[in-house]
Amino acid sequence: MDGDNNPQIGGIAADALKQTIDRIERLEEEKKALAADIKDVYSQAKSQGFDTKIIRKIVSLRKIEASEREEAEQLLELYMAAIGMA
Amino acid sequence: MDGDNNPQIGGIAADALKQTIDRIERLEEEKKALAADIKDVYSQAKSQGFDTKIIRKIVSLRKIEASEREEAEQLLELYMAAIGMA
Amino acid sequence: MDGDNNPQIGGIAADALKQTIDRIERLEEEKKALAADIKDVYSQAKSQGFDTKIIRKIVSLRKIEASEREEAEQLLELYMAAIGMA
Amino acid sequence: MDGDNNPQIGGIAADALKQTIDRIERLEEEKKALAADIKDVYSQAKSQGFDTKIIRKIVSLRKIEASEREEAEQLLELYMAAIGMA
DNA sequence: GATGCGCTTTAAATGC
DNA sequence: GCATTTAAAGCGCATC
Repeated sequence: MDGDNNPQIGGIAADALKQTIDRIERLEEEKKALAADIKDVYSQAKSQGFDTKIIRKIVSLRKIEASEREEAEQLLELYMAAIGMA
Repeated sequence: MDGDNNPQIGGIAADALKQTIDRIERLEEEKKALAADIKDVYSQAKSQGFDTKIIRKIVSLRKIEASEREEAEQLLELYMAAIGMA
Repeated sequence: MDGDNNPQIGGIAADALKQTIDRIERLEEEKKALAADIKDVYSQAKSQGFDTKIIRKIVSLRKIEASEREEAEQLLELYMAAIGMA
Repeated sequence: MDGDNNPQIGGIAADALKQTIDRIERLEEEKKALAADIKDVYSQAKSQGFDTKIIRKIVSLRKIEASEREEAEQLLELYMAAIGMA
Protein backbone atom coordinates (compact mmCIF):
# COMPACT_ATOMS: atom_id res chain seq x y z
CA MET A 1 0.00 0.00 0.00
CA ASP A 2 1.21 3.52 -0.64
CA GLY A 3 0.83 6.27 1.88
CA ASP A 4 -2.11 8.12 0.42
CA ASN A 5 -5.71 7.46 1.25
CA ASN A 6 -6.74 6.55 -2.26
CA PRO A 7 -9.92 4.61 -1.85
CA GLN A 8 -9.23 2.55 -4.94
CA ILE A 9 -8.24 -0.91 -3.87
CA GLY A 10 -7.95 -3.51 -6.56
CA GLY A 11 -9.84 -1.23 -8.88
CA ILE A 12 -12.75 -0.98 -6.47
CA ALA A 13 -13.92 2.17 -4.76
CA ALA A 14 -13.67 0.67 -1.30
CA ASP A 15 -15.21 3.53 0.62
CA ALA A 16 -18.20 3.84 -1.64
CA LEU A 17 -18.73 0.09 -1.40
CA LYS A 18 -18.53 0.20 2.36
CA GLN A 19 -21.07 3.01 2.55
CA THR A 20 -23.40 1.18 0.24
CA ILE A 21 -23.27 -1.94 2.39
CA ASP A 22 -23.81 0.13 5.51
CA ARG A 23 -26.91 1.76 4.07
CA ILE A 24 -28.34 -1.57 2.99
CA GLU A 25 -27.73 -3.08 6.40
CA ARG A 26 -29.32 -0.17 8.17
CA LEU A 27 -32.39 -0.29 5.97
CA GLU A 28 -32.68 -4.04 6.45
CA GLU A 29 -32.49 -3.56 10.20
CA GLU A 30 -35.41 -1.16 10.05
CA LYS A 31 -37.31 -3.53 7.82
CA LYS A 32 -36.71 -6.36 10.24
CA ALA A 33 -37.92 -4.19 13.12
CA LEU A 34 -41.13 -3.43 11.26
CA ALA A 35 -41.70 -7.12 10.61
CA ALA A 36 -41.35 -7.68 14.35
CA ASP A 37 -43.84 -4.89 15.02
CA ILE A 38 -46.36 -6.46 12.68
CA LYS A 39 -45.86 -9.76 14.42
CA ASP A 40 -46.55 -8.05 17.73
CA VAL A 41 -49.77 -6.53 16.49
CA TYR A 42 -50.99 -9.96 15.44
CA SER A 43 -50.02 -11.38 18.83
CA GLN A 44 -51.90 -8.64 20.65
CA ALA A 45 -54.93 -9.15 18.43
CA LYS A 46 -54.85 -12.84 19.20
CA SER A 47 -54.70 -12.18 22.94
CA GLN A 48 -57.71 -9.87 22.50
CA GLY A 49 -59.62 -12.83 21.19
CA PHE A 50 -59.39 -12.13 17.48
CA ASP A 51 -58.84 -14.86 14.95
CA THR A 52 -55.56 -13.89 13.32
CA LYS A 53 -56.30 -16.08 10.34
CA ILE A 54 -59.31 -13.94 9.53
CA ILE A 55 -57.36 -10.74 10.07
CA ARG A 56 -54.63 -11.95 7.74
CA LYS A 57 -57.27 -12.75 5.15
CA ILE A 58 -58.84 -9.33 5.44
CA VAL A 59 -55.48 -7.64 5.10
CA SER A 60 -54.61 -9.70 2.04
CA LEU A 61 -58.01 -9.05 0.47
CA ARG A 62 -57.60 -5.32 0.95
CA LYS A 63 -54.11 -5.57 -0.51
CA ILE A 64 -55.53 -7.20 -3.64
CA GLU A 65 -58.19 -4.53 -3.91
CA ALA A 66 -55.51 -1.86 -3.73
CA SER A 67 -53.41 -3.48 -6.42
CA GLU A 68 -56.47 -3.91 -8.62
CA ARG A 69 -57.15 -0.20 -8.38
CA GLU A 70 -53.54 0.46 -9.29
CA GLU A 71 -53.60 -1.93 -12.23
CA ALA A 72 -56.82 -0.41 -13.52
CA GLU A 73 -55.27 3.03 -13.45
CA GLN A 74 -52.20 1.84 -15.29
CA LEU A 75 -54.40 0.17 -17.88
CA LEU A 76 -56.29 3.39 -18.38
CA GLU A 77 -53.03 5.24 -18.87
CA LEU A 78 -51.97 2.68 -21.42
CA TYR A 79 -55.22 3.13 -23.33
CA MET A 80 -54.86 6.88 -23.23
CA ALA A 81 -51.34 6.59 -24.55
CA ALA A 82 -52.46 4.13 -27.22
CA ILE A 83 -55.01 6.54 -28.63
CA GLY A 84 -52.65 9.47 -28.35
CA MET A 85 -54.30 11.20 -25.43
CA ALA A 86 -51.55 10.83 -22.87
CA MET B 1 -24.05 -55.01 -6.31
CA ASP B 2 -25.65 -58.43 -5.93
CA GLY B 3 -27.51 -60.16 -8.70
CA ASP B 4 -31.08 -59.49 -7.64
CA ASN B 5 -33.12 -56.53 -8.71
CA ASN B 6 -33.72 -55.16 -5.26
CA PRO B 7 -34.55 -51.53 -5.83
CA GLN B 8 -33.07 -50.53 -2.49
CA ILE B 9 -29.73 -48.90 -3.13
CA GLY B 10 -28.05 -47.25 -0.21
CA GLY B 11 -31.34 -47.34 1.63
CA ILE B 12 -33.08 -45.50 -1.18
CA ALA B 13 -35.92 -46.90 -3.25
CA ALA B 14 -34.13 -46.27 -6.52
CA ASP B 15 -36.97 -47.19 -8.83
CA ALA B 16 -39.51 -45.03 -7.04
CA LEU B 17 -37.06 -42.16 -7.14
CA LYS B 18 -36.47 -42.63 -10.83
CA GLN B 19 -40.19 -42.67 -11.55
CA THR B 20 -40.71 -39.54 -9.49
CA ILE B 21 -38.02 -37.69 -11.40
CA ASP B 22 -39.46 -38.91 -14.70
CA ARG B 23 -42.91 -37.62 -13.81
CA ILE B 24 -41.57 -34.27 -12.76
CA GLU B 25 -39.55 -33.91 -15.93
CA ARG B 26 -42.52 -34.84 -18.09
CA LEU B 27 -44.76 -32.34 -16.34
CA GLU B 28 -42.13 -29.63 -16.63
CA GLU B 29 -41.83 -30.37 -20.35
CA GLU B 30 -45.55 -29.80 -20.76
CA LYS B 31 -45.37 -26.66 -18.71
CA LYS B 32 -42.56 -25.36 -20.85
CA ALA B 33 -44.54 -26.14 -23.98
CA LEU B 34 -47.50 -24.15 -22.65
CA ALA B 35 -45.24 -21.21 -21.89
CA ALA B 36 -44.10 -21.33 -25.49
CA ASP B 37 -47.71 -21.46 -26.67
CA ILE B 38 -48.56 -18.38 -24.64
CA LYS B 39 -45.58 -16.60 -26.09
CA ASP B 40 -46.84 -17.53 -29.56
CA VAL B 41 -50.27 -16.11 -28.88
CA TYR B 42 -48.70 -12.82 -27.85
CA SER B 43 -46.56 -12.82 -30.99
CA GLN B 44 -49.59 -13.43 -33.18
CA ALA B 45 -51.51 -10.72 -31.41
CA LYS B 46 -48.66 -8.34 -32.00
CA SER B 47 -48.57 -9.19 -35.72
CA GLN B 48 -52.31 -8.48 -35.82
CA GLY B 49 -51.55 -4.98 -34.65
CA PHE B 50 -52.39 -5.34 -30.97
CA ASP B 51 -50.33 -3.73 -28.29
CA THR B 52 -49.12 -6.67 -26.23
CA LYS B 53 -48.34 -4.44 -23.30
CA ILE B 54 -52.01 -3.58 -23.03
CA ILE B 55 -53.04 -7.19 -23.44
CA ARG B 56 -50.66 -8.23 -20.68
CA LYS B 57 -52.14 -5.53 -18.47
CA ILE B 58 -55.67 -6.68 -19.16
CA VAL B 59 -54.75 -10.28 -18.42
CA SER B 60 -53.08 -9.32 -15.16
CA LEU B 61 -55.98 -7.14 -14.15
CA ARG B 62 -58.41 -9.98 -14.76
CA LYS B 63 -56.14 -12.28 -12.81
CA ILE B 64 -56.29 -9.91 -9.84
CA GLU B 65 -60.06 -9.73 -10.09
CA ALA B 66 -60.23 -13.52 -10.06
CA SER B 67 -58.01 -13.81 -7.02
CA GLU B 68 -60.01 -11.12 -5.27
CA ARG B 69 -63.19 -13.10 -5.82
CA GLU B 70 -61.44 -16.16 -4.48
CA GLU B 71 -60.12 -14.34 -1.43
CA ALA B 72 -63.54 -12.90 -0.71
CA GLU B 73 -65.06 -16.38 -0.80
CA GLN B 74 -62.42 -17.75 1.51
CA LEU B 75 -62.98 -14.87 3.89
CA LEU B 76 -66.69 -15.57 3.90
CA GLU B 77 -66.02 -19.21 4.68
CA LEU B 78 -63.76 -18.17 7.52
CA TYR B 79 -66.48 -15.93 8.93
CA MET B 80 -69.05 -18.69 8.63
CA ALA B 81 -66.73 -21.07 10.41
CA ALA B 82 -65.99 -18.47 13.07
CA ILE B 83 -69.65 -18.07 13.94
CA GLY B 84 -70.27 -21.78 13.81
CA MET B 85 -72.25 -21.83 10.59
CA ALA B 86 -69.83 -23.76 8.46
CA MET C 1 -72.31 3.14 -32.17
CA ASP C 2 -74.21 2.16 -35.30
CA GLY C 3 -76.44 -0.85 -35.47
CA ASP C 4 -74.18 -3.26 -37.34
CA ASN C 5 -72.00 -5.84 -35.68
CA ASN C 6 -68.75 -4.35 -36.79
CA PRO C 7 -66.20 -5.67 -34.38
CA GLN C 8 -64.17 -2.48 -34.59
CA ILE C 9 -64.63 -0.55 -31.41
CA GLY C 10 -62.47 2.48 -30.92
CA GLY C 11 -60.21 1.20 -33.66
CA ILE C 12 -59.75 -2.12 -31.92
CA ALA C 13 -60.86 -5.46 -33.26
CA ALA C 14 -62.82 -6.31 -30.16
CA ASP C 15 -63.65 -9.90 -31.00
CA ALA C 16 -60.15 -10.80 -32.00
CA LEU C 17 -58.90 -9.21 -28.81
CA LYS C 18 -61.37 -11.12 -26.73
CA GLN C 19 -60.38 -14.40 -28.34
CA THR C 20 -56.73 -13.68 -27.80
CA ILE C 21 -57.26 -12.99 -24.13
CA ASP C 22 -59.37 -16.12 -23.79
CA ARG C 23 -56.67 -18.25 -25.33
CA ILE C 24 -54.01 -16.78 -23.08
CA GLU C 25 -56.12 -17.32 -20.00
CA ARG C 26 -56.89 -20.89 -20.94
CA LEU C 27 -53.23 -21.65 -21.54
CA GLU C 28 -52.26 -20.03 -18.27
CA GLU C 29 -54.88 -22.09 -16.47
CA GLU C 30 -53.35 -25.26 -17.86
CA LYS C 31 -49.90 -24.05 -16.93
CA LYS C 32 -51.05 -23.37 -13.42
CA ALA C 33 -52.61 -26.83 -13.20
CA LEU C 34 -49.34 -28.41 -14.26
CA ALA C 35 -47.47 -26.44 -11.62
CA ALA C 36 -49.92 -27.82 -9.06
CA ASP C 37 -49.33 -31.33 -10.39
CA ILE C 38 -45.59 -30.92 -10.01
CA LYS C 39 -46.09 -29.72 -6.48
CA ASP C 40 -48.19 -32.81 -5.81
CA VAL C 41 -45.49 -35.11 -7.08
CA TYR C 42 -43.01 -33.48 -4.72
CA SER C 43 -45.45 -33.87 -1.84
CA GLN C 44 -45.94 -37.53 -2.61
CA ALA C 45 -42.20 -38.03 -2.85
CA LYS C 46 -41.81 -36.41 0.54
CA SER C 47 -44.43 -38.67 2.08
CA GLN C 48 -42.48 -41.61 0.63
CA GLY C 49 -39.53 -40.46 2.64
CA PHE C 50 -37.56 -38.71 -0.08
CA ASP C 51 -35.73 -35.46 0.49
CA THR C 52 -37.37 -33.09 -1.96
CA LYS C 53 -34.50 -30.67 -1.81
CA ILE C 54 -32.23 -33.35 -3.22
CA ILE C 55 -34.78 -34.31 -5.88
CA ARG C 56 -34.99 -30.67 -6.94
CA LYS C 57 -31.23 -30.62 -7.23
CA ILE C 58 -31.20 -33.75 -9.36
CA VAL C 59 -33.88 -32.38 -11.65
CA SER C 60 -32.05 -29.12 -12.11
CA LEU C 61 -28.75 -30.88 -12.77
CA ARG C 62 -30.34 -33.09 -15.41
CA LYS C 63 -31.85 -29.97 -16.94
CA ILE C 64 -28.41 -28.45 -17.28
CA GLU C 65 -27.02 -31.64 -18.75
CA ALA C 66 -29.86 -31.75 -21.24
CA SER C 67 -29.24 -28.20 -22.38
CA GLU C 68 -25.54 -28.97 -22.69
CA ARG C 69 -26.35 -31.94 -24.89
CA GLU C 70 -28.60 -29.73 -26.95
CA GLU C 71 -25.88 -27.12 -27.30
CA ALA C 72 -23.44 -29.80 -28.37
CA GLU C 73 -25.86 -31.08 -30.98
CA GLN C 74 -26.43 -27.62 -32.37
CA LEU C 75 -22.72 -27.09 -32.50
CA LEU C 76 -22.34 -30.36 -34.36
CA GLU C 77 -25.00 -29.30 -36.84
CA LEU C 78 -23.16 -26.04 -37.37
CA TYR C 79 -19.98 -27.91 -38.10
CA MET C 80 -21.78 -30.27 -40.46
CA ALA C 81 -23.29 -27.32 -42.25
CA ALA C 82 -19.94 -25.58 -42.41
CA ILE C 83 -18.34 -28.50 -44.18
CA GLY C 84 -21.31 -28.96 -46.44
CA MET C 85 -22.61 -32.14 -44.87
CA ALA C 86 -25.87 -30.83 -43.45
CA MET D 1 -79.15 -3.39 15.67
CA ASP D 2 -80.01 -1.04 18.51
CA GLY D 3 -79.29 2.67 18.45
CA ASP D 4 -76.26 2.81 20.69
CA ASN D 5 -72.73 2.85 19.45
CA ASN D 6 -71.77 -0.48 20.92
CA PRO D 7 -68.79 -1.57 18.95
CA GLN D 8 -69.82 -5.19 19.28
CA ILE D 9 -71.07 -6.36 15.92
CA GLY D 10 -71.78 -10.03 15.53
CA GLY D 11 -69.78 -10.65 18.65
CA ILE D 12 -66.77 -8.87 17.24
CA ALA D 13 -65.25 -5.74 18.67
CA ALA D 14 -65.47 -3.87 15.38
CA ASP D 15 -63.52 -0.78 16.37
CA ALA D 16 -60.65 -2.69 17.89
CA LEU D 17 -60.53 -4.85 14.77
CA LYS D 18 -60.47 -1.83 12.53
CA GLN D 19 -57.64 -0.26 14.48
CA THR D 20 -55.68 -3.47 14.38
CA ILE D 21 -56.01 -3.71 10.61
CA ASP D 22 -55.07 -0.06 10.24
CA ARG D 23 -51.92 -0.53 12.28
CA ILE D 24 -50.91 -3.59 10.29
CA GLU D 25 -51.49 -1.82 7.01
CA ARG D 26 -49.51 1.20 8.10
CA LEU D 27 -46.60 -0.95 9.23
CA GLU D 28 -46.68 -2.93 5.99
CA GLU D 29 -46.65 0.32 4.03
CA GLU D 30 -43.50 1.39 5.84
CA LYS D 31 -41.98 -2.02 5.30
CA LYS D 32 -42.75 -1.80 1.60
CA ALA D 33 -41.18 1.65 1.43
CA LEU D 34 -38.01 0.35 3.04
CA ALA D 35 -37.87 -2.50 0.55
CA ALA D 36 -38.09 0.08 -2.22
CA ASP D 37 -35.31 2.08 -0.60
CA ILE D 38 -33.08 -0.97 -0.49
CA LYS D 39 -33.81 -1.64 -4.12
CA ASP D 40 -32.80 1.94 -4.89
CA VAL D 41 -29.51 1.57 -3.10
CA TYR D 42 -28.73 -1.48 -5.19
CA SER D 43 -29.66 0.40 -8.34
CA GLN D 44 -27.39 3.28 -7.42
CA ALA D 45 -24.58 0.89 -6.61
CA LYS D 46 -25.01 -0.75 -9.99
CA SER D 47 -24.87 2.62 -11.77
CA GLN D 48 -21.62 3.28 -9.87
CA GLY D 49 -20.21 0.20 -11.50
CA PHE D 50 -20.59 -2.26 -8.64
CA ASP D 51 -21.69 -5.83 -9.16
CA THR D 52 -24.89 -6.10 -7.14
CA LYS D 53 -24.65 -9.85 -7.05
CA ILE D 54 -21.41 -9.59 -5.14
CA ILE D 55 -22.83 -6.93 -2.82
CA ARG D 56 -25.77 -9.18 -2.04
CA LYS D 57 -23.32 -11.96 -1.25
CA ILE D 58 -21.34 -9.73 1.08
CA VAL D 59 -24.47 -8.58 2.87
CA SER D 60 -25.71 -12.11 3.36
CA LEU D 61 -22.30 -13.30 4.58
CA ARG D 62 -22.15 -10.48 7.11
CA LYS D 63 -25.65 -11.39 8.20
CA ILE D 64 -24.51 -14.95 8.92
CA GLU D 65 -21.45 -13.73 10.78
CA ALA D 66 -23.60 -11.41 12.86
CA SER D 67 -25.96 -14.21 13.81
CA GLU D 68 -23.00 -16.40 14.69
CA ARG D 69 -21.68 -13.70 17.00
CA GLU D 70 -25.11 -13.41 18.54
CA GLU D 71 -25.32 -17.15 19.03
CA ALA D 72 -21.92 -17.16 20.69
CA GLU D 73 -22.97 -14.38 23.03
CA GLN D 74 -26.15 -16.18 24.00
CA LEU D 75 -24.16 -19.32 24.59
CA LEU D 76 -21.78 -17.39 26.82
CA GLU D 77 -24.71 -15.98 28.78
CA LEU D 78 -26.04 -19.48 29.25
CA TYR D 79 -22.71 -20.64 30.61
CA MET D 80 -22.50 -17.64 32.90
CA ALA D 81 -25.98 -18.34 34.21
CA ALA D 82 -25.14 -22.02 34.65
CA ILE D 83 -22.22 -21.23 36.89
CA GLY D 84 -24.12 -18.56 38.76
CA MET D 85 -22.30 -15.61 37.29
CA ALA D 86 -25.14 -14.02 35.37
C1' DG E 1 -42.57 -28.27 24.72
C1' DA E 2 -40.56 -29.82 20.71
C1' DT E 3 -40.86 -31.24 16.00
C1' DG E 4 -42.54 -31.26 11.53
C1' DC E 5 -45.27 -29.36 7.94
C1' DG E 6 -47.38 -26.04 4.89
C1' DC E 7 -47.58 -21.34 3.55
C1' DT E 8 -46.17 -16.89 3.07
C1' DT E 9 -42.51 -14.06 2.09
C1' DT E 10 -37.94 -13.06 0.22
C1' DA E 11 -33.89 -13.89 -2.64
C1' DA E 12 -31.99 -15.56 -6.98
C1' DA E 13 -32.17 -16.84 -11.78
C1' DT E 14 -33.75 -16.59 -16.20
C1' DG E 15 -35.59 -14.64 -20.54
C1' DC E 16 -37.31 -10.70 -23.24
C1' DG F 1 -32.40 -3.65 -17.32
C1' DC F 2 -36.61 -5.11 -16.08
C1' DA F 3 -40.12 -8.34 -15.17
C1' DT F 4 -41.39 -12.80 -14.66
C1' DT F 5 -40.50 -17.20 -12.75
C1' DT F 6 -38.40 -20.34 -9.52
C1' DA F 7 -35.72 -21.71 -5.38
C1' DA F 8 -35.01 -20.84 -0.50
C1' DA F 9 -36.02 -19.09 4.04
C1' DG F 10 -38.87 -17.89 7.95
C1' DC F 11 -42.95 -18.17 10.34
C1' DG F 12 -47.14 -19.84 12.37
C1' DC F 13 -49.86 -23.72 13.18
C1' DA F 14 -50.94 -28.35 14.52
C1' DT F 15 -49.68 -32.47 16.43
C1' DC F 16 -47.60 -35.66 19.58
